[in-house]
Amino acid sequence: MSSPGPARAAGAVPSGSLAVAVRHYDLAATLDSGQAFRWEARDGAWEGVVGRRWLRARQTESGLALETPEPVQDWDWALRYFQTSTDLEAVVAAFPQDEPLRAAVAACHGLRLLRQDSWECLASFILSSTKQIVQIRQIVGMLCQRFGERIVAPPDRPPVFSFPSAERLAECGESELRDCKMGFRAPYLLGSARVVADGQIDLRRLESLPLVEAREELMRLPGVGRKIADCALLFGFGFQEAFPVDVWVLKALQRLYFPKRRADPKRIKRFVESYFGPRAGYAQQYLFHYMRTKVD
DNA sequence: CTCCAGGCGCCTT
DNA sequence: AAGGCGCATGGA
Repeated sequence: MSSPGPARAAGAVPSGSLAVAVRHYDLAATLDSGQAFRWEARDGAWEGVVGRRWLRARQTESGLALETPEPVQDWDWALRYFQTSTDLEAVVAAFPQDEPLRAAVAACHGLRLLRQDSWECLASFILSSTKQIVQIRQIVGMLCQRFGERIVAPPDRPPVFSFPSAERLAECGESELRDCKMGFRAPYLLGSARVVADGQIDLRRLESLPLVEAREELMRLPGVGRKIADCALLFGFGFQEAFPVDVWVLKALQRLYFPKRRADPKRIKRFVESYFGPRAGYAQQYLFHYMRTKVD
């Protein structure tokens, strides 16, 4: 994990920058693969918000370069978010050895999964249903701007806000949320925020449950069905075997694994249950990104 | 203009 | 249990 240069001492001496040595990490693909919605490309780097910190991330020869507007003592939050300790070659080696995955891995080398804040991730995906990724980003951006808290950013940037807590959203009116252009999803987000804020469900407890039970818990929330639960479990709770099946992945599975047969979502979802193994979620992300950016 | 987007909940059979 | 449909909004 260590790298030459001043940043090596970042654990001891507070610094506004950190060089992380990591191989096989395609930052652009990772941040632009529909798992997180608050990153923007600017001047060859990516700017976004992780928790309550503004962050700039850049790909370097040896890995990633991270920058914050204020000195940081402990960078664990960022390393956790970017999952730089994950051995990607081991992940890919655990995939089924088949031609579709081989092609997807070859075409999307360095694509990674992030580990996001669980509430932010869950709430963002509640807002994702029948929306294109660009629109999800717009809605999430508006939500942060109106209900998030101001956080420290470089002086030449417009104001930046954190993702609003469940407690903050729970006190909103439905019409306030609708003003963020989320349409029929507003009562879902509001209802889920209230359940979380009331403590009727403890998100921190979920990651210690078996996948099936954690999923069952999340699906008690309004607006959270199987697909959205699996996205949150994979991107926000660390369940690497979760495999969300959306229209893109369904299309990929049909075309790559069942090319001759007619579309049969039922059968395909049964196939998914047993085929992809302990790193199924990673396989899903490769198929999703491959289908979305490389096929047709 | 029409079609559809990282779905879900509810109402019918 | 399984299938159909409405839902807001805005790109393509």
